[in-house]
Amino acid sequence: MNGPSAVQAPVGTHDVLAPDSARWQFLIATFADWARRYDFSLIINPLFEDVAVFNRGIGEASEMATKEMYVFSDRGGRTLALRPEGTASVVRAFVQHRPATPYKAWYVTPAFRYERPQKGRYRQHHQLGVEALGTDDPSLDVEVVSLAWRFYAALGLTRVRLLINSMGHPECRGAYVAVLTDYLAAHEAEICDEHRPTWRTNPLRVLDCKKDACVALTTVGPMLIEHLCHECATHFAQVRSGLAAIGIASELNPRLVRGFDYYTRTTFEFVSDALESAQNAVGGGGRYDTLVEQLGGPPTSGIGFGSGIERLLLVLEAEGVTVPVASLDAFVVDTCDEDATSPLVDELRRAGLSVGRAYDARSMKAQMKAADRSGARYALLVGPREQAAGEVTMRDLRGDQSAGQVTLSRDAVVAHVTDLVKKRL
RNA sequence: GUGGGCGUAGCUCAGUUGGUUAGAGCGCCAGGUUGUGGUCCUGGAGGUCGCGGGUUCGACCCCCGUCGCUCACCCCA
Repeated sequence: MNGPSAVQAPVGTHDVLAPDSARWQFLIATFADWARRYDFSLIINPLFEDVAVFNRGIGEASEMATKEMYVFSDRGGRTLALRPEGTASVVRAFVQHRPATPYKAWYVTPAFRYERPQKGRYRQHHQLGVEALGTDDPSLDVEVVSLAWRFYAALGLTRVRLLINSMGHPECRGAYVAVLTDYLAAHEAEICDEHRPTWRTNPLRVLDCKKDACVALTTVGPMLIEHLCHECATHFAQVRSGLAAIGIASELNPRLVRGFDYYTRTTFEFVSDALESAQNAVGGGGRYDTLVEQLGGPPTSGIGFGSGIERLLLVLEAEGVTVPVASLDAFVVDTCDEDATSPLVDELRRAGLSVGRAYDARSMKAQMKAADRSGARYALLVGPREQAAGEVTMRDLRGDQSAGQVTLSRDAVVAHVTDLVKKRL
C-alpha cells in the first residue's frame, strides 16, 4: 500500500455488510409488517431540517439540542441540522402537508448525535418508529405501545419490560414542577454533585438521575403521578387498563422522565433485562400534545415511539435469537460457453429464483467450490457434454452426504428447478 | 466533555532480556483429480508491525506525540 492512505468511516459510524445486514433486513421487514397490521403508512423525511424544527421540538434546554446536534450552514446561509431523532421531522411534515387525521406513519431512519461512541451508542445510529397524530384517544396510546410490544415479541425477544409513566399536560405538570422545585430547594444540599448546580434549569432531570443521592432524595419526594389533574389521571388509567385488556404488562415507574421537552401525558420506555450495560433501553416514546403547535400547526395531539436498531441487535444477540438467512436457490456452473451462461441465469432469475454464478472462466472445481460456499441449494452444470446434448446437470448440494445429480433437458430445467424450490417453501 | 484498555496478514491472534529474511490457524488462489463442492494432502499470494518523531550499533518490542478502535462516566436508542 504505497498509494494514498486508506480512508475510513468517521468516528462513531459503521458499515453494515453481510451477514450482519441480513439481521437488519429481518428487523426492518418485521417492523414494516407489524406497522402494516396496525394501519400505519410509510413516511420518508429529509435527513436534515432547519435547526428550528429540532430546537423547538426537543427543547433548547436538552442536552441533545445544546451539545449533540450536528448543526451546519449550507452554501445559501441556512442553518440546518442532521436529524437527532425521528419525531420532529414527521410532525414538521404533518404541519406542512396536513394529511387527514388520524395520521399514522412509520419510518426507519438514521439519527445523528455528536457523542463519544461506546457499546450500543453511535454518532449515526438507526431507529424504527411510528407517529400517530390527530387524537388523544387513549386507545391510540394503547395501539402505539402494543405495536412496539408485538414487534419485540415477533423478533423473538422475551426479556423486554415496559415502563410507563404520565408526564401530565402543561398545566398540571407546571404545578407539579413548582412543588418539586420547592422540595428540591429545601433539600438542595442532598442533591448529587452534578445536579446541585444545574437542577433549577430542569428539575425533572433530577428524577432521572441514577446517583444514590438523587435517588434517595426523589424517592421520598413529591411524584408527578400524584399531582396529575383529573383528566390526565383518567387518561393514564385508561391507557393502563387498555394495555392490560390485551395482555400487556406495564410497570408504573414514576421516575421515568424522558429526554425531550415535548412529551406530555403517556411516557414509556422498553428496557431489556438481557443487557447489563447502561444502554439497556431498546426503545421508548410517548405523547406530545403540544408539539404540533410549537411547529406552527393547529392544536393536534400526537404520540409515537422509536426503537434503536443497533440496540435491538445487541438484545437479539444477548437473547440468542437467530435470524433466518436467505441463501441462493441455484448456482450456475458453466465451463463451456460463457455466452450460454447469461441466458440460463436470466431465465432462472425471471422465474423468481435467486441465482449465483461464477466469473472469469474459472475451472469446474473452482466454480463448484464457489457454488458450495454460496450456500446455493442446487448447482446447475453446463459443460461441453451438456452443451452438445442440449442438457443441464442438476446437482443437489444440500441433500444428504451422498447428494445425487440428475440430467435435465435444457428446455425443462428452469421449470423443474423452480418447482423444486417452490415445493420446499 | 472526562477517564481506562488496545492497535502485528482479509479475520482471530503468537512474537523470548531490544538482535539477521516477522509467524500460526482460519480465509483466499492454484495443483493433487485434463468434468464435480463440502474431508484430506501440497504449494502460492498476501504485512512500510496504525502513523510520525525520539533513544539505540540495532526497535514489532523502550519513550513522546498523533490517529483510530474499544470500555466506562455523562447522555440516550
